[in-house]
Amino acid sequence: MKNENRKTEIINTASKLFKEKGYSAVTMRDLAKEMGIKAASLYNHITSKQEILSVLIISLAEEFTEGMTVIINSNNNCVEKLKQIINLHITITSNNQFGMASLNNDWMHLEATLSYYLELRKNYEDNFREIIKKGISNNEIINENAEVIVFSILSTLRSLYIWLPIKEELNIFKLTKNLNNILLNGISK
Amino acid sequence: MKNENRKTEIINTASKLFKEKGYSAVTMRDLAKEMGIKAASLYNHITSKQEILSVLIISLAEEFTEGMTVIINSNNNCVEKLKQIINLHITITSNNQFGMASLNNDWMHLEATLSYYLELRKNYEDNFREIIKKGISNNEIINENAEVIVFSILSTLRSLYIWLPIKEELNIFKLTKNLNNILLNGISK
DNA sequence: ACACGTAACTAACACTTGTTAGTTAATATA
DNA sequence: TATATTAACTAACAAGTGTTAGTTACGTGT
Repeated sequence: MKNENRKTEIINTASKLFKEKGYSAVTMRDLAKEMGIKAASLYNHITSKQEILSVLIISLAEEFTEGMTVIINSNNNCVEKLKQIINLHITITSNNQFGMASLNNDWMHLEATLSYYLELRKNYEDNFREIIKKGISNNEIINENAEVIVFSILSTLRSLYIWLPIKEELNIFKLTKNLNNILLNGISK
Repeated sequence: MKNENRKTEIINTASKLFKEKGYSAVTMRDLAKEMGIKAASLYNHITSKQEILSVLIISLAEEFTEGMTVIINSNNNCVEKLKQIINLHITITSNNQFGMASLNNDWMHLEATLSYYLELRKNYEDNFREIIKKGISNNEIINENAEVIVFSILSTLRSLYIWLPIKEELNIFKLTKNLNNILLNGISK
């Protein structure tokens, strides 16, 4: 049980299957088949199905947390911070197409690490909300309900994993520019 | 197997459980327990677990399709049509809090009705995209990539089910106004 | 009083689930 | 060359899965 490469391969393969069918619908035999081995052999590398989900989700959640920390500690104004957040989501999602599905849809099946995940998520949303509130009081952002703004932007960013793989003709740079414009300035003329 | 009320109760209870844990993770015994009966008794009212999911998702998808048909056949301009779409999502979601979770997350577990669902969804998205494209050529909407606009707005509207129950202090009327403003005009000053 | 339909029950089915135990062949280390 | 380690295997387990069969109690209309 030493080769961490193999463990990573298993987690990557699992994340692909989890995206297609969800954590609960993917069996260890499905996963093994996809890896070209038998289900029992998986246990030479991982300790449980749970562990796969937990590693997958928590590492992503921590990546978001770290990114947010950098952003809130920067000296940028609020609109600039929002652009950084948009960029953070695009970057992480484009590097973790499959894992993002579990982060969004399978977090409730976490067991030992569920409360830690919820804590990270709450902190992330709180930080996001504070940026918006600051922006409103700064007169950088329109004086709408902050909660609705947070929800609206975060929904779009959280859905990137569904949609990003489809639009490969649009490169990341252009997408970032487009999203910045749409989310910040709206679409109406 | 006559009382349709009881069947509806079962489907409603199931939709609540599906929202919490997803279709695959909810067992017929879970559902029965929630109903206060035994699992086998469910089969006096329904023919299979699949049927529950199918009824739940297809009826919602058809509701969206009907709403969209009314909108595209109206004489309104594109921005007005977009407001109608926003309103459609808010209305259906506030009336089907739980079912919307399955529509978003469990559609891939449909079997016999999967292709029909995919057809409805594709048509809906095509209609949405056409409205945006028309709006761009009309000079009503900014000339950004139409696909990114569709994705951005639809992501927000599709996530309403997660977020709408939390914000009960904000009534539907105010929420509609807020969302119209944010999605159409953006948040930046 | 009667039969009928409804909606619950118990018991059981065949199959699938995650996981463990024990084994084996190949590879790396001494 | 001898020894350990790695990563696969087969076989099996106990629990849980959706579903079916057969039964029972109850209320309604004849």
